[in-house]
Amino acid sequence: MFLKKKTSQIITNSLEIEKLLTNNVEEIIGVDELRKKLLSGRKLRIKFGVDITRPNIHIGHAVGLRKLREFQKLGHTVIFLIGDATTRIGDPSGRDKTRPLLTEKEIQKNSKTYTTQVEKILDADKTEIRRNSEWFDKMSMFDFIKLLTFVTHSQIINREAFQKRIKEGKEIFAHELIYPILQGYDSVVLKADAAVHADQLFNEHFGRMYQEKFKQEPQAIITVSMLVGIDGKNKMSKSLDNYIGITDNSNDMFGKVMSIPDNIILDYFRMATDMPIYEIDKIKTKLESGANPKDIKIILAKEIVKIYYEENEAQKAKENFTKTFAERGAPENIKEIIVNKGTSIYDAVLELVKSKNELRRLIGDGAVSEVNGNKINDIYFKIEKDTILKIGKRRFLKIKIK
RNA sequence: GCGUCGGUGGCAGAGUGGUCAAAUGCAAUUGGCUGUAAACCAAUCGGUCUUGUACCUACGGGGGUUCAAAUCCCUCCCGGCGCACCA
Repeated sequence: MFLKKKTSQIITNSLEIEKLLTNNVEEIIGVDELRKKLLSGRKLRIKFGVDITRPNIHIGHAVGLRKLREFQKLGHTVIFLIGDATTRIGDPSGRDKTRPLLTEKEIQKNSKTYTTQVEKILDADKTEIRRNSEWFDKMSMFDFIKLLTFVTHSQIINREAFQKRIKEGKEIFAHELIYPILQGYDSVVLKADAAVHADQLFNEHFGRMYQEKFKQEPQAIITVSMLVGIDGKNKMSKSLDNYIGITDNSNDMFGKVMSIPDNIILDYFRMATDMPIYEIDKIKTKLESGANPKDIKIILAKEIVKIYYEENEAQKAKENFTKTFAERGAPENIKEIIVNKGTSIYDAVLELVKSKNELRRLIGDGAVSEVNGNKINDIYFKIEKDTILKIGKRRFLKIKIK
């Protein structure tokens, strides 16, 4: 008699596994154990925790998400952990300031937008979405204190961010100290085989430690590469405003990619697109042999937009970009207003500028022109006919006479 | 509670009675150069208009001294650090 066993296929192709373990990976703690597990054919549980302080995911986060997607392609389960309980505390990682506490409402709102965004990348059938309030809300004081007994003071304050603050005489609040403990315990509850992260090494180490205390095999810790922001200097982050959000519209996304400095083009190909390595190598050769980086960036921008939007959307974004910037024309879909004949430019354009003073300055700078090329130097300019006004490179307004 | 230091523009951080709408750096905006960039150079970067060494608003809040206050005084609020009280 045959038992029809319903197991989803686990792929154990060692070539694929090595790719998984190396592409865009900085470091893996426990790599040998992880490799064994991957080869064993068992379905693994890969944890990925997010703090939901910021409601938007950017393509830097997506490096981790796309690594998770690779695990899913091999048949493994991703546990997308929304840290709604821990978000109330705020992760001190890489922070030299205490985070502001979020309200319950903000957390709820943010966690909702997260799940829809994540679905853009992950395979929903192989994703478990969990919240750590599930267990932390129910945890008794007694159990919590028990968790605390596993770690010492020095284990906690050892972390760089805290040491830095101590040195600088800055405050450390008690609630910040317990953050790694909670995050560590998440791994126990979720029985994680591995955790993917970008800047949570310290916290994930607590996961390993707690799993051992609870007689589990410690999770592997996969540190994915950190994507540099579009300023080319700092890591991509919302607070530095150097990010490309995965919900940015296709035109913005395209334009932001185009604005990155040349020296990070290849990093973006490797970390933010699905392009195979041998293709990226070809691009590298092209760049080295003097291809115009602008053209390469156009390829890059299209590749990135393609991940989050339909292919033709990427093409449209490209055309829009060329029209607006390369040919200095007006993009499609710009705001339109209807005014009386003879309306002064002040009243017409007010919504594009912060104040009339600003507009005066801009006119003085020669920043304001009609799209047909006529530069406006007169601050008392009156609108006499239908036109399209342009301020700087990216502010446009279509004006119609009533 | 006591002591002490502090609260300045998006951020960091000067300024201790007039020359302060407030140095400097970062960020931002605009122009130039370009490849759309980056880098670089230059200008701008509270508001209003009649563009004037004009007026209004602004250096945690309120009050005061003064011809004149970010700057001095009083008071309140907030924060750090140290010490202690209570327990």
